[in-house]
Amino acid sequence: MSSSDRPRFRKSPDERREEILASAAAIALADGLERITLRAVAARLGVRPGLITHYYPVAEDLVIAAFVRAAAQEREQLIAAEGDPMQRMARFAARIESPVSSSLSRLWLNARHLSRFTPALAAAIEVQEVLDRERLLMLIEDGVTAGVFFPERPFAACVRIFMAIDGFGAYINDLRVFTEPSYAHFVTDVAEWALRLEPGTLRAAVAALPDGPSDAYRS
Amino acid sequence: MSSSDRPRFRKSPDERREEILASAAAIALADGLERITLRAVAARLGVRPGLITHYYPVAEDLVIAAFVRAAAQEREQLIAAEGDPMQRMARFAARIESPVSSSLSRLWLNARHLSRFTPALAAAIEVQEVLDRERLLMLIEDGVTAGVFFPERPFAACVRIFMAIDGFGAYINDLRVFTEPSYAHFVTDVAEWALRLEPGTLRAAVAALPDGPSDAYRS
DNA sequence: TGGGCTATTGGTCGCTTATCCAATAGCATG
DNA sequence: CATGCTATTGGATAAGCGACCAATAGCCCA
Repeated sequence: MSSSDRPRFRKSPDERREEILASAAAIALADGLERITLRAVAARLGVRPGLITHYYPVAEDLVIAAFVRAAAQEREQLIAAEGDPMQRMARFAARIESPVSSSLSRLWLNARHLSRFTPALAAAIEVQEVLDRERLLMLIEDGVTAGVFFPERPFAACVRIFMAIDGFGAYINDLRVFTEPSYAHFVTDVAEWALRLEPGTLRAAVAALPDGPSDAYRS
Repeated sequence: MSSSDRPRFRKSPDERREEILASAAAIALADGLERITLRAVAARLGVRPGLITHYYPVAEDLVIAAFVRAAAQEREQLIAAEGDPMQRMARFAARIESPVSSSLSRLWLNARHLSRFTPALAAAIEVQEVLDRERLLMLIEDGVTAGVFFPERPFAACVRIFMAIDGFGAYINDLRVFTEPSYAHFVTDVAEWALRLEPGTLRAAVAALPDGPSDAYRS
């Protein structure tokens, strides 16, 4: 249909593989991991399904690779490199709680459930978790040496913050948004608690962000 | 196959409907909501798939009903009626964090993800959430009047505790268990924080539980 | 005891999926 | 310009699903 009348286009295997993976990752973020079908990916690229099979003989491998790709590319934007630790943490929490992270939250919820059925995905999740933790842990340790964070143990605080993120993300598919500050700022508040900051410190830091959240997202 | 040589069994519609629903709920808890297929339910009951269609003309309705059933029956065992508020809260947190709640955690993770695709399931989830919250809120308010809990607002504490439960449940399908106290006791610790208890109070209450967790589940 | 209501069967249909394979045609190399 | 490699196609296959329906047979009641 989509390409039968079009002339064939011949690309280098590396280029095609990359194109397929990027396409699958886009589907993963937009529509969900179970929507990554040979036909859906092929249609998106204007090629025939058989070609996808040629590059990914077993479809499940493509799904896992797409999750990894999507998780990795979102991670880049998640923890800023510049700014003092408090600012960086505030930016991190605010970003997670903002609508720009909705598709990322959906992706993780999706993967965490799907990993119930496919052990290979569970293994991939674990790898991505470790990478995420490493990144946040560095930020926390920066804050400890700078004397602005006071966690019992940096790693324990890191684990708690990510669990808060997952708890927050669990509600991402809710029909109507929950206008409850303890919900909307859960990640910020848990981070505050886990880092043993004075109550309100991190919420204030979020509010003071230069390109911070618009009033719509304040409590 | 399973029943073609068996003689027919004729049951009252109410009884059969109930049987089907119970069977679907069992599948939901054991194998996941997407495993509730006409054929799977029928095989479990030793009847033909067509019979399931007869009682549930649209399969999605059965899936939703099964989720509601499973969530409701698990709720009964979740919050005890007897004991003082601190004990009841400790029992609640300990149960959530214990392996007996694994299938419940899996069910909610499952439903929360699936609700992305089926709005009717999202609506059912919301109803079950409200019922869960009502139950926990009563416990929290009991503790406030008894002078043992000191939340800023009981409802805010309730929301935070459930978000902690969802955050904890997100890791239920992990391959190897995470031997990190801040993970294993996340719900207890968040409850402690949300209720503004002295650090360690709730963990101590959990440890002091009469039929408390075995040493295997202590940090 | 016989008749009728209806729970239950058994089969079909259409749709979607992944996987496999022989035939085709783009493109670089000689 | 012609040849060969291989990226790409098109089609076939089998398995899974929900939905539908006429035929059957269990069981209650007259």
